[in-house]
Amino acid sequence: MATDRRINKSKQALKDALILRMETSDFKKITITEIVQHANLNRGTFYKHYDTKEALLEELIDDVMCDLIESYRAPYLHSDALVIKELTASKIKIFEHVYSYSKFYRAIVSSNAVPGIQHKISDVFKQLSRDDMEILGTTSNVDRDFVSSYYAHALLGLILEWINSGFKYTPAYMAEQLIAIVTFPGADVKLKQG
Amino acid sequence: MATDRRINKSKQALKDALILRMETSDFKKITITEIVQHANLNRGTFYKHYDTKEALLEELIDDVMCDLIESYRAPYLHSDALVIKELTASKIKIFEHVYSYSKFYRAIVSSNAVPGIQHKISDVFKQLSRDDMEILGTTSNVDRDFVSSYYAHALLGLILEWINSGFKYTPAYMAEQLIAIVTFPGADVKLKQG
DNA sequence: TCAAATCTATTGATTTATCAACATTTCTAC
DNA sequence: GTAGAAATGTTGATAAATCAATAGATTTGA
Repeated sequence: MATDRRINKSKQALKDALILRMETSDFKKITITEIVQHANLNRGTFYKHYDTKEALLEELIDDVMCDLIESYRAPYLHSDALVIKELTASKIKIFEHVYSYSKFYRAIVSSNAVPGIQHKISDVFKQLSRDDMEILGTTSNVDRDFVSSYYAHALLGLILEWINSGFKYTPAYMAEQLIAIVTFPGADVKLKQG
Repeated sequence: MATDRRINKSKQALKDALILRMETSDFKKITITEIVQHANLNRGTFYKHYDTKEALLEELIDDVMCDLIESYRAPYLHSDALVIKELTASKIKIFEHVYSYSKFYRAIVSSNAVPGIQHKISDVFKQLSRDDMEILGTTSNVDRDFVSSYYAHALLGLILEWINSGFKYTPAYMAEQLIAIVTFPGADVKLKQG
């Protein structure tokens, strides 16, 4: 049996309320009273699940990171290997993910509530990138950590730029941009040579 | 103390789920199982509040009608009399109301689940219109029932046309249209004379 | 037509959320 | 600095929602 419905609902309501408040207010200034008011829950319910608002935020971040990983892996869920050339924009779900959590990302990235959040996101990307290479079975002598870190931060950069633009482009457009950058013939090599 | 939060939340979830299902499915074919699944509630919770899905629909309609009445009265909540000339488009909240319940109206009007729903809506308008006349203290010899019925059905007609258009105009535009029609100088008289 | 699947309606033990009250602690304004 | 207000953290009795298991009624498709 999964966790009780009421628990999930209550926790989700608290997380939604936290995101809502973080849109306009600094995390440090948000009170638990505020959160439960917006979540339409009794204060006792908060304390039944969390000790502090920091614990709530931590779990919220975990949730988003899990969904992020799921979205990243979505294109090749039913295939053994990821073939870059066959990767179409429609298959890239990661921008859809960011867009669906746009309020969260906008708040969390601009906030100083979680100092290492960008590092955390890029770490997730890095690990995902490494997993890709395991699947592909790269045999070259290039250090995998360099490659994964390179692509992880590149993707993060693209997303940060998108966030800072106020999400004025569609997820589909962002996916097209990513494809265009990655598949631009010999771009990497030329840069390395020059 | 007001009603328990959980009751309101559960009832609202059931109503939302019903509207959601009515968008694509015929009311008669909707099962209680479907409703509770979409509402993310246990079946027992449904039966704690309602006997049948008809009872749920009935209460949903009541809710919407209450909000409708509130919206209609919003423009002159803090004034003793309604002065047509001062009735600006922005003050007319009724189209905002319909728009906010657009899914409900679209489903309920096109559905045959509630045969008398249009009649019910026009009755609400009629009563509201009558209340207006009480406030205005009309002394003419025109039968109030005629006048109120006239305006009630006129407004309903406007809204039905809007619904059938698939809500392709904004509430503000609809309000402007209503103002334009009502304030068109001598329109009524000329029609009656012709 | 008949069997399988689905839906309905109800049940009781259990878990969860609620409310309101409380004593502390922390802000805030004067 | 201090009084008043607001937030915190905890509590226990109560009410609501949950789950899972029923048995019976309907629907469905082969």
